[in-house]
Amino acid sequence: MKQKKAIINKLRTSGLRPTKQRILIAQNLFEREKTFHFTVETLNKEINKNGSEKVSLATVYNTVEAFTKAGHIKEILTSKSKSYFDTNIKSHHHFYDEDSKELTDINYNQVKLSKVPNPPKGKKIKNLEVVIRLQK
Amino acid sequence: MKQKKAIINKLRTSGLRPTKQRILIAQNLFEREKTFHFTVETLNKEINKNGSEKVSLATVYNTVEAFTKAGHIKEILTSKSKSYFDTNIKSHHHFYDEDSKELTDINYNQVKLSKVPNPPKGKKIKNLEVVIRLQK
DNA sequence: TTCTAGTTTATAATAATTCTAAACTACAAA
DNA sequence: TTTGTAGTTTAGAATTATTATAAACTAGAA
Repeated sequence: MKQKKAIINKLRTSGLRPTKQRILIAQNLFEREKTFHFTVETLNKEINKNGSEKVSLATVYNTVEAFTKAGHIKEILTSKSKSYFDTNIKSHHHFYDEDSKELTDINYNQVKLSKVPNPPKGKKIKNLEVVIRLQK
Repeated sequence: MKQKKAIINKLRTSGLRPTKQRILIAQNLFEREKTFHFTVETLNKEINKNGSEKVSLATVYNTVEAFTKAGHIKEILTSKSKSYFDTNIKSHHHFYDEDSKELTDINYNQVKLSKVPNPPKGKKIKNLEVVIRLQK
């Protein structure tokens, strides 16, 4: 609760009017011990599970978009629906051009890793991909 | 055209009956000079742009799925719809567990790159992410 | 040639996201 | 303090990507 002012300030300094809904969502997201992976669906459930304060799904979408643009949260690379495929099945890496949304291959030997973490126990590394995001 | 037998063989050896539609799609995908990035939508347009041979959209979906399972094409990491977000905005990497579909953070300093390609001219590197895919 | 499991197809259903436009609200200025 | 208004929220409709359905078709073994 004592962090509410900090959250309001965070919103304001990133050009977001600190509304009831945004504050609620920001508290839920940023007043956590551990980092949090979520989808709009899960966040919406989380936010609305306490009967009292209801936030509409549209607002959850809007807020997540606004927070992402403001750099408070980050979209993670994944491969769900709207899928892209590649005829190149050799292990390789990608440039992802944020302006044009285009993917370009990077030849495998143009990237070298000198340190890689051990996989969690019971798991093994299937492959490793590097995505380099580009902008102008 | 002389590669048609090779394609039929490729299909057959991966347990896929070489139907007219699959052969057509396989030729389009695998008889190219350069690798090809595509979505089902773009592939469907490509396949059906020559008035003659029509393949239904459902079949394009089915075939792309079958080819992916067979390892002839590969799904690429990207971040379209069904998006995941992360409150951790520090530069970091991920394990992606293919069994559970869960993402786990990898601390930035647990990965070291000793070689990184230059960005294309006019572009600069915004960030660089490593995704390590895990399986049992 | 016949039979059948595998495949294709049009269409319906579902799921994620975006759009719309009316109602509401934060907050600057009077 | 009140008022005006730009920014925000909302429910629901629309859109987009994908998957499911079930009837018709076909590759290929017998």
